[in-house]
Amino acid sequence: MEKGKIEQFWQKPAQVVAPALLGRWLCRRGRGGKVTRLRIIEVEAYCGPRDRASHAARGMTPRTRVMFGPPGVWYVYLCYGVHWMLNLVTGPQGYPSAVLVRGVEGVVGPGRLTRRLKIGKAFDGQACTSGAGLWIEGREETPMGWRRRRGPRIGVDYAGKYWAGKHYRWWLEAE
DNA sequence: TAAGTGATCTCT
DNA sequence: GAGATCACTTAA
Repeated sequence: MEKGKIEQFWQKPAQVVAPALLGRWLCRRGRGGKVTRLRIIEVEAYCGPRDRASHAARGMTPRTRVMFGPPGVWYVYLCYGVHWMLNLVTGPQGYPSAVLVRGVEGVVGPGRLTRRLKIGKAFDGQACTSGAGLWIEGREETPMGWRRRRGPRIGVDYAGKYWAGKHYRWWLEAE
């Protein structure tokens, strides 16, 4: 992703950015500068302070601070004391929203994904750039042999019928 | 199906 | 400080 572009796709609302991430490459620079590129195949959108499924629904806290900041930044937090969750903060600027990266090709599950790519707290608040060692490349795409799906988010029943029922999860399914 | 796990948040 | 909660995974 080029730096300095006037308009980055992640400046749009989370529910626009999320499906636009499908098919792009999640890139991680490992030890020795070796880069791993994995295609993003599952995402969820968390949309603003009114979204009761979002951490931002209860206002800004030390943990959720980066969600309230500029887009194009990683929001990483620990879930259930074990699993790191990887999110990309989206726009509009200052509007707390993010996209959870739930799966890439070959690694399904948000906790497995971060474990595989060695992603932890260190990336929280870091920009999504190659310089940071974790970034996104490529274009939105539905590759041959895959089809696009959409449905409700996972694990957010506590958010109430309205928000839990929102179809804010998008994924690619092998045909 | 349920336990593990520990940071985070909401009460005292 | 204590207690509840939690955007999950694994083993059974």
